[in-house]
Amino acid sequence: MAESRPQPDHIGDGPSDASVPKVVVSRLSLYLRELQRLEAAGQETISSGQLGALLGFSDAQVRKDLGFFGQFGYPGVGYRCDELIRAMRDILGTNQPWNVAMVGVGNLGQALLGYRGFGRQNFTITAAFDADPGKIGELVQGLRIQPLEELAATIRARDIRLGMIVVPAERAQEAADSLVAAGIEGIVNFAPVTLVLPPHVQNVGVDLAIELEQLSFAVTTKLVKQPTGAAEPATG
Amino acid sequence: MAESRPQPDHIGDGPSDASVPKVVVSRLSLYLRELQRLEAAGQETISSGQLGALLGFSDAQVRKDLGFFGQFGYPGVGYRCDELIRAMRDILGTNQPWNVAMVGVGNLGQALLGYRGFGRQNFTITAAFDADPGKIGELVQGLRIQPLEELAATIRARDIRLGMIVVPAERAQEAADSLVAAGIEGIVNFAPVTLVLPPHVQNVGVDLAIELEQLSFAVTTKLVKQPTGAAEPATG
DNA sequence: CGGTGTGAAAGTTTTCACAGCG
DNA sequence: CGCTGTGAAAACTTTCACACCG
Repeated sequence: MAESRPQPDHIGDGPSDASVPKVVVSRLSLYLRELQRLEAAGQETISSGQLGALLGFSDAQVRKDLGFFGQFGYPGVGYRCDELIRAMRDILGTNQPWNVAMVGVGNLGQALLGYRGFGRQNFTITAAFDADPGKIGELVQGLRIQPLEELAATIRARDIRLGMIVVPAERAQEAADSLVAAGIEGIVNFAPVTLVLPPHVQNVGVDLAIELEQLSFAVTTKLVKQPTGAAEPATG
Repeated sequence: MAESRPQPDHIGDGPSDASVPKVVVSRLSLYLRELQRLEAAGQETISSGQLGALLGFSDAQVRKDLGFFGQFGYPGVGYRCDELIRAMRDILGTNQPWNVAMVGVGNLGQALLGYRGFGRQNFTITAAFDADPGKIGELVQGLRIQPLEELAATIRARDIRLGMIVVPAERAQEAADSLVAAGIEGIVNFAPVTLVLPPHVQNVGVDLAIELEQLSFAVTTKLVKQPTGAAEPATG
């Protein structure tokens, strides 16, 4: 649901309609990333064809994707970068700040705590938990590592709705269970296991070895075949 | 300097023939992960229905996916875990060892160097490069950090075919260009930018902020159209 | 029986192509 | 003009349903 700007009803509210294919939403994130780069570079407008070409999509695909959420363009001109960025962030929900809890503060967890990219999209890791008593109280990136016993109370107190699981595979399900019990609404899971979650909890998995596996397949199996026109994005 | 747009959607061919949809290959990795867990737990056989249920897919989907690559099952019995694991690894290419080069050894790079999950799937990070002169020669996880000047020679000398880009966004394209010039065949890119690569170089992007963005959308909009209907998949 | 493998049907996503607008 | 927005067609993916097998 895009937000209407001032203006004549040009931008904004569209078919706040039925369900949107997941793949469309993933492309939205890519459009947004590209738009932010373009705007930082001083570009004011962009056409669907130009935006698509940057990512390997067709112009029609870009327009159709945006069409799920409303009308954002100006015929003969294209889209205004600033307006489209704002609309995309409204749709994706990142015009609002999000607090995130991290469970597991090992090497990877610590690296993620220091990752600047989250903040730029309005995500802040506001709490970090670990089972290792030796780590409790330690400061990482200015954040105090808390014991798991404090997880539920902290998540509720700090209005945390999203969680990241960065524990070893064997402990991922119990970490997920704790987060769910604390009322979390979505989880990014870096452990290489499939979590069992209630249907109201959203979940995105990131398996680092699987990313390499997919490459291994693609490299071994010379990929060919292609209908017409453009191609595919860079983000898997 | 690389040229060319991003890439197509279909991937090469299987043992039989015909091009395989990318989404099928990504499910293959999930099947393999599940099978390895089951085998470690002592399970000898599994049916398509059981395997699918563990991942939130239908039995038919599992059978169709496997059907792209051959016949692996026994009517009335299911699949033998050990045989199917071996077949999946043959298909994905992970029965062979892969050497991987890492470019950028910051916080995230160091964490990835220590990640045990790669080795289990036969990937070894055999070289690590960084632009920071202060880091050169430093040992991380037993690996000596090398200057970028040594990248091409090292990649050729050590039979490295895959690369991981873990540098800041501004330097990702030049890192990619160096890897391409050195003859790399595939890249996993952790920088939040779209790389421009020649079409013969495979590419998988992992944008950590985008994973959270996708969750943010899913949490605020409960209206995402899911391909398969059952439990809960995992990998995003 | 329980379960695979597979055409054919159903459903979904992408591409095409063109009216309409500034 | 150049470009959007959008039905309609094409292409692709998933589900169904059933022959067949041990």
